[in-house]
Amino acid sequence: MTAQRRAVAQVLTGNNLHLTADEVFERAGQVLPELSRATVYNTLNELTDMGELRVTSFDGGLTRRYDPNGHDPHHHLVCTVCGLVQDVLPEQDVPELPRRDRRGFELHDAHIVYEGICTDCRS
Amino acid sequence: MTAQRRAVAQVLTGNNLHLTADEVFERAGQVLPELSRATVYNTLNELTDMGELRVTSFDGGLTRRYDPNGHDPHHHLVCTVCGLVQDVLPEQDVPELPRRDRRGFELHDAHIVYEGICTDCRS
DNA sequence: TTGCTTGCAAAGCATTTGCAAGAGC
DNA sequence: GCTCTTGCAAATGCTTTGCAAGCAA
Repeated sequence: MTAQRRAVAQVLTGNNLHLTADEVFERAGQVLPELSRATVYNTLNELTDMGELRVTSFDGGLTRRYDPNGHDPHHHLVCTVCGLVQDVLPEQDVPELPRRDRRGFELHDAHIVYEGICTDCRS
Repeated sequence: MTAQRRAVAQVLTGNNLHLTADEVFERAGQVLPELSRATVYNTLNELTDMGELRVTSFDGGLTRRYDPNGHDPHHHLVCTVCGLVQDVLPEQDVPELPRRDRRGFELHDAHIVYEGICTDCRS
């Protein structure tokens, strides 16, 4: 655990926001100015491989964001204007997919994406 | 409506698969060999702007795929191994997000992503 | 002719990689 | 000293753009 990795991890943990690699680079760079982009990418990928982070994209792949909550299943609340993503704890069960719609898939997971406009973008 | 656009549109319509730009280029190129990549991209973007297509990405933004069904709301069935995506018609209502979890968002849409392994990848 | 579309090649952008220098054990 | 990490710069891969040529009205 080096200073660089700690800086990256600190930026991500403790919030339920999904940041882009660039946002992580900016925020971590305020704490550790000599941090390079390559190290941010390397660290994000390592954390992803370790299962701490999950990579998400809710705008059709245009921007990649890192979900700090890699372990617990949860839903997502997405602003279609600014791209803001927040986690939502599941309180109700997701409707099961009827067998005839499964097309032979072996299902592992199901999550819901709620799309809307956040308060900032509405004002 | 030119021959190139028709070739691109034909590849996409009539199935519920989500193809990548490259897959569209390959398949349309079998019908119209002089088709260029730039034209495929241009056409896909135009169809997307028109609302005929929707751009999706279910692998964290690594690959971008085009959903031929841009109009009707539907869910998605995704193979986490090969990336195959299929549409699923909604038969049950998506659980509503409790007001206290909405964080001031004005909600427009909710859809479910079912993840699993397809028959091909299991064998 | 006029305007829109195509195809090539070049540019752009986010991400990854190679490699030499540096930090930690 | 040896290994792993960093940072720069170059390379990659997908997508977009500029521009000259081509086609349609």
